[in-house]
Amino acid sequence: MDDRLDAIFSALSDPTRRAILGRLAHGKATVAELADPFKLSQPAISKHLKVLEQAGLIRSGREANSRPRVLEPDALKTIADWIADYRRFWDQSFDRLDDYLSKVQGYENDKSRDRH
Amino acid sequence: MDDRLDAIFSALSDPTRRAILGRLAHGKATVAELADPFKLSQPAISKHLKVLEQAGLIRSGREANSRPRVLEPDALKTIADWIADYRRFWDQSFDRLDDYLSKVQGYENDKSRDRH
DNA sequence: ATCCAATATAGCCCTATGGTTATATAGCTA
DNA sequence: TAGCTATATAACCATAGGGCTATATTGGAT
Repeated sequence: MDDRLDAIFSALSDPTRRAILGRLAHGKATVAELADPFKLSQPAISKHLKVLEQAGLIRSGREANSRPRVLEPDALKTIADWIADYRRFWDQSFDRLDDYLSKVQGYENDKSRDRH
Repeated sequence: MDDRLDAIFSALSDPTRRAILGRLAHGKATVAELADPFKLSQPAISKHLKVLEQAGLIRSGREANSRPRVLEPDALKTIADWIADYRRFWDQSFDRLDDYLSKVQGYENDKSRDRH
């Protein structure tokens, strides 16, 4: 699991790759469409896409001639969960909100819900 | 701001550094204490600490002979905020929860609260 | 003043990363 | 089948990253 976190954080550490994810948040896109905003060569973009795919952040489809990419949210959820363990360090209202929700219909009384 | 995200994600992409943060989540610690669990040399740990500090994830204190480190939560909040923009992709209950909270005393009717 | 303990810095090595150009592959289209 | 389009792969280069050992620095203790 450490390896998975390594790969995800590492993939996200590049601004080009984050921009690509940003584009994919609006829907699937071809390699050409993803490459368009950048001054990089097409192979450079393909490399970035490979990094994102190996980190599990995106997935490749196949559609006629092209291989459209889509977002794969699980990887982002993985690191969101990791970060959630630290949430109490910055969010004063975290515990209060957590207590509140634990009393509300439809939410379990489980203080660790959002922490692990 | 891109540079800041680069540095934070990059710092988090190393398992040793994440383990160091995990240790610091229990309270401040000296370099020697932080180095203890690892088979790495002391300079290697100092390098990791420098990376974490330059990313804004930790801060150095000064106490007699030693320079204890403490967690600096803002950097983690920065990327948590970044990830929050993607939360809707994996959390079905996100919108429902958001709607719910918007009706509750003490929470504004602001759907973008947790998204930006 | 000296010495020891804690930590930082320098210099070196090897591998990983991000970019490039050139070329290969796969699927339409004529 | 020939050629065009979309994308992937190969080979190469330069820089960054993470490890090491050796050494410098800083502060407390004797």
